[in-house]
Amino acid sequence: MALMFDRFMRSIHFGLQQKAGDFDRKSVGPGGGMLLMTLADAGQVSQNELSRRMVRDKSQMTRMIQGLEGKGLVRRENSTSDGRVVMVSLTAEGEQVVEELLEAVADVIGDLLAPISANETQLLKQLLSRIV
Amino acid sequence: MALMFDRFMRSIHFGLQQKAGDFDRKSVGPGGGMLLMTLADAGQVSQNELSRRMVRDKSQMTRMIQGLEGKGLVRRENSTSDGRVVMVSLTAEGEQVVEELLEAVADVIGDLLAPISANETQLLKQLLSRIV
DNA sequence: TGAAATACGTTGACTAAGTCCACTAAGATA
DNA sequence: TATCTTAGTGGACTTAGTCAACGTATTTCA
Repeated sequence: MALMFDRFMRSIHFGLQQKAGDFDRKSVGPGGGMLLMTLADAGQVSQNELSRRMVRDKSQMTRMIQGLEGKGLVRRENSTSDGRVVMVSLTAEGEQVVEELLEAVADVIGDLLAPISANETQLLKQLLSRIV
Repeated sequence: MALMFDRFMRSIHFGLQQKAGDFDRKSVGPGGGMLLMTLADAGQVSQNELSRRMVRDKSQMTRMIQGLEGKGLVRRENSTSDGRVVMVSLTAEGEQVVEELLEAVADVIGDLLAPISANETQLLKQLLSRIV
């Protein structure tokens, strides 16, 4: 099971790598890409929440976000209600990058899922969403 | 989809990390663990085949395998039929380590899959195996 | 058959990802 | 108020991943 998941992820990764030149104009890389997609999914969230969602260390989040902020793809704002938290969201440019990224990812995943039917894909998606 | 897969993998990873002290006596780490499990699944295979199965660069395979060989967990043998290929397999000690590892992984995955039923787990496993 | 192309594995050099710990500052607790 | 907890940052380090060059063995096919 772990093997299959790992292989699937690596295949996505690898597939994207192949066509990275086409869309990764900002060279966000795999990590940055995951972060952008998570933001696209979550809207404006705290770093802590991002760290939770992505199951990654908070220090790693700090650095990834700094990188993307430097590229103008995400925005950091202090929470008004809690002086400790920093809210993160996509900039307009980030939205655009993530859009292209999502397309590329959908493409790659589409290829990978070729062996199963559309219904089964739906089923898989649904099972996964209940798990995570 | 990519987000869900990533999150699932990271959760396995993280869960194992927590209990790594209990079973990772040889400190094979996540990468070494994946390799050992792949070998347990595949039997004796060439490095090239390993690299293909794990969707990882061959240079990375070389180094991972060297590490595990140094710990006495895998064995490398020159293929008799093709002078270029190196066949890799688990040693007795490797078998033992992988057994404990598989148990730990099953544990962690069991927890993660709690939200879905046993039937659905079967279904998921079956879908995945058709994909990869 | 012999030269060229291809395939397997190794190595070097580099970048990205992940871990762990200490630290600051802001809230929560009591 | 003193203490505890939580959010984020930074440092130092290990592991993972990428890319290109190389040596050697095997195909290919002119």
